[in-house]
Amino acid sequence: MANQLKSRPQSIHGWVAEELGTRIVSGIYSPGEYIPNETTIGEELGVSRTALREAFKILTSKGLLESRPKLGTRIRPRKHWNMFDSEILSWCFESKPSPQFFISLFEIREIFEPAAAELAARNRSEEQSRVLGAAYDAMEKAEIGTDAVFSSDLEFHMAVLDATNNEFMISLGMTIQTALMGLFRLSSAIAEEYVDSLPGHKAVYQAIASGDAAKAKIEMFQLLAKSKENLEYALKNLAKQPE
Amino acid sequence: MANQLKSRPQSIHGWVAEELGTRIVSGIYSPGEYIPNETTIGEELGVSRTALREAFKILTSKGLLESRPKLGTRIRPRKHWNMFDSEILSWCFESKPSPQFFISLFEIREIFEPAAAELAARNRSEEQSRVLGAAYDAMEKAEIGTDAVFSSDLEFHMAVLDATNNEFMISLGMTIQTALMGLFRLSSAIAEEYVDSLPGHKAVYQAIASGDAAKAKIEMFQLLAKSKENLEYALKNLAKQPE
DNA sequence: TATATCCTATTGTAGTAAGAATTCGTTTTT
DNA sequence: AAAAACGAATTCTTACTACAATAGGATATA
Repeated sequence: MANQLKSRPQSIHGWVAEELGTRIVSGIYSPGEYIPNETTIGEELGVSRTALREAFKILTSKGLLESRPKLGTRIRPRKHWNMFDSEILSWCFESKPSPQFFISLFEIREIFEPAAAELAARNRSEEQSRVLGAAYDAMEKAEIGTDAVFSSDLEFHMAVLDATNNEFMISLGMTIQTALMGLFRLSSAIAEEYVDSLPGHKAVYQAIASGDAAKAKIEMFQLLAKSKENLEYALKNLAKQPE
Repeated sequence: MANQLKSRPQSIHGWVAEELGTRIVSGIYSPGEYIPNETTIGEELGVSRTALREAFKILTSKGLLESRPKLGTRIRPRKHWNMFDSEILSWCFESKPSPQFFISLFEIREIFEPAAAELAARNRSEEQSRVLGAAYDAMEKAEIGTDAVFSSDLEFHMAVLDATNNEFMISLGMTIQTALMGLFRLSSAIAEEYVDSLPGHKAVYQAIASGDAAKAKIEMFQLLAKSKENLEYALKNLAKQPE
């Protein structure tokens, strides 16, 4: 009965999946290792085997687990983990990720997001251009200190992805969303940084609206570069003064 | 009892997940629509509620479904679908994807595969460089007409991703694998194309081995460009002579 | 219009039978 | 006598049925 300790109520199997998922990505269980059999771990967590099995299916479908009759259930090698899955990503943020994790994350963002801006500049519809403009306006109007700061920033990035009209990019939106939420909680949004980022966002919007793909790419890249600086600064402080 | 018709034996819930997953991505059920309740659809498919629920959990965790008490279970909007999930991707290939799907797929490949080659050139270890070389040698040695042609090609691309030492890139490996398998089955590997692609692969390998990031990126991009031409040709033939 | 009750579909639990793969013991062959 | 091959037992997952609980919406009543 180690339950009720963590997070929201949600469903039992949801809770179990989160609990085990976090254990796996945080390395408490490591790849190749077999976890206790269904009845044992079911008792440990204080849930029925049915709930446990449903949690197993969730984790299996994300590539974290594999279970075979007689052998039991074990953690799959990391390369099978779907790191673009929102939930896995959020579990990663939960478990004090390594610096390497953040480096990898920004390497990826620097690849995808400028490319997305470039695509958006080429493929956007008039309507999508308008939505992006509205998202930028919301950013300008957002009062410092409110949630609107964060949510409008998020809206903007999502609008860019949506404007690519590429279903893979759009699907990345959810991933980016949890990534940004995780990052946001670390550097907890200094007001100054936010105001500084407005011109960059505007430049991205204008480039996309005017169909200037090359400029859109560059501007988005520079936006990320600043964001990376901020993160590095926040991580340094975090290292000095842990918890 | 509409079962036993499709694919391999695997598990019941695995079969159900595949069946429903295919229905969803192929548009038989569309986003926002509620699917029949658990008992009804369970009877339709001839499986127990337990198996069905486990299948639901799989699909829910991939972002395809959402179910709430009293309301029932419905298809989530496309933007929630995790298009980088291997299984979803393979279901897409199963269900006669639109030309737009292939366009999007290649847009994405052209973004991140050259970027991966670039990263690999910078981050690869000596060992990874050696593995990549071995993968290329295997491609050269593969006898036309055998499975080795395809699997060694795959190995090569996976080795590139692995050499990036970026956990997100590595996780994309599984995605690429199913994408390539899907593409391969369409254009079914003309021997000539394969031989033509060898110099390109060699150039990518050498650029990565020598740490020339810019060249690695360009060479990989050109490799993709050829692959795209081949696909377009194959699709044109497929359109003329369907099935 | 607001509140309360009822209804229905999903959620969670329990018990059990069956299937599958590994391991170990036995038998057979060299 | 030693090694290999076959087979049975063990143990874990898989799958099903049946039942209790919960939660949200809809309807009816005040």
